[in-house]
Amino acid sequence: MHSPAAPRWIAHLDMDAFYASVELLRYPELRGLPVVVGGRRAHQPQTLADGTRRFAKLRDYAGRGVVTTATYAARAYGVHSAMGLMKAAQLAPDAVLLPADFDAYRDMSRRFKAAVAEIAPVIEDRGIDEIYIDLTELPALRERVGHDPLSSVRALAQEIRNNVRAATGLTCSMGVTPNKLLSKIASELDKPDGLTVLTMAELPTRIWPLPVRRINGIGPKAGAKLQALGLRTIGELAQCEAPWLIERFGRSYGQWLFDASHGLDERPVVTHSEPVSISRETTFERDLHAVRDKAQLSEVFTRLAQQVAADLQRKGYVSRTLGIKLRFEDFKTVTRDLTLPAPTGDAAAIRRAAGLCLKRVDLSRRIRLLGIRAGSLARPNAAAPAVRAATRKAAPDTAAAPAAPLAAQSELPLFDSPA
DNA sequence: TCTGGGGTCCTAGGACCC
DNA sequence: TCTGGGGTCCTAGGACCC
Repeated sequence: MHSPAAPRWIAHLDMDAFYASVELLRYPELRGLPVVVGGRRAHQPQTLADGTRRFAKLRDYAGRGVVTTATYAARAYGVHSAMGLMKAAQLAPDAVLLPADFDAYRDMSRRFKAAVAEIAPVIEDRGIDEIYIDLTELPALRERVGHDPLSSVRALAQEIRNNVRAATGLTCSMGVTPNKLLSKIASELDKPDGLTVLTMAELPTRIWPLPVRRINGIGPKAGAKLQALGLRTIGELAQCEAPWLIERFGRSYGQWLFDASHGLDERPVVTHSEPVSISRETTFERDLHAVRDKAQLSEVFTRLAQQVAADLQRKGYVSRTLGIKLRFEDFKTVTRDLTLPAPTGDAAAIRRAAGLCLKRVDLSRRIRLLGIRAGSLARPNAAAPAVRAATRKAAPDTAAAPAAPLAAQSELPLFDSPA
């Protein structure tokens, strides 16, 4: 098909402070100010009689919300994504707080992706505000063989960024390298509104000095473990022998660490994918007790089941494995799931299955979060996969649930299932 | 001042089958 | 009776990402 060494040009495009930037289009008077998007409603801007707008301040917020996005002006105070709003308020009390408007962000997401697709159609979705793009086969690059490839790549990437800007009024940052791993790192090297093109030859000078945590896939745990081993930078990681890493991180992850530190990544740009699971969850404003707050819990539980059912219906799936997730007051999280004999998309059936899962959880601690998940997704009209029922241990049938033995495991009353 | 909501992938043990 | 190895499915937890 192609020579094994055929180099690719892969771009990673990341919208700058996406949610906050969309809000700044709507409220241009906030430009340059510290602005944070997050929290749970109740702080919509008010338009006064003279047409000016009043915005909520971070200092006025009370509750369990987190920062979804902060403008660069807010980041200057140390505020960043996933930080609790109460903590952010300590750092930047005068920052403006806006509620998230996901419909607006999704709409803008479609617009920027369409703008990219006009120029480069091989796109992998990585969420609402970022994508990978395979530029390798584009005529703009192929037809310039013999010219300076780097300047062609740069011109093409710039054209894509310009088109995004024209279509949305928003800036993005881009990295272009031979693979996804390096492009993801490169797109952050000149943020916001930057473009970084790298070849393998620049690995030692541009990538190796960076901290290991810049690698997508090295999170808090692996980062801490590497630090404890005295490995701070990607270059230090690259000096390790593969067997040494494998000994400490396991066969798969250890080998991956080795490859990543050497800038090696063969993953293709995947233009289509099917969902694996669909879930809904909610964190309560105060922790709820299984007995004292039973009515409220039961109501929420039913609503989550209805939401999951509606999501399944809207996206055209049915699910055979239903599960629950609980987070307790001490932040410990447990999950339980149950595979049904046949898939379902029905809210009542989902609620029943989730109720059976709930009976397997010790509910003596107070509950912070409750969620329902649907996995093993299938299209509803597709032929059911052959069930080897005769040879397989039967899963509990939700219609006639064997609730008694399961319920017996718990001494506590449970949220009641509706009949 | 405790830490959202939506996901994916991996590991590991036990059940069960051939 | 004892001892197997390979494969799939199910379940629970955890790391990680946007």
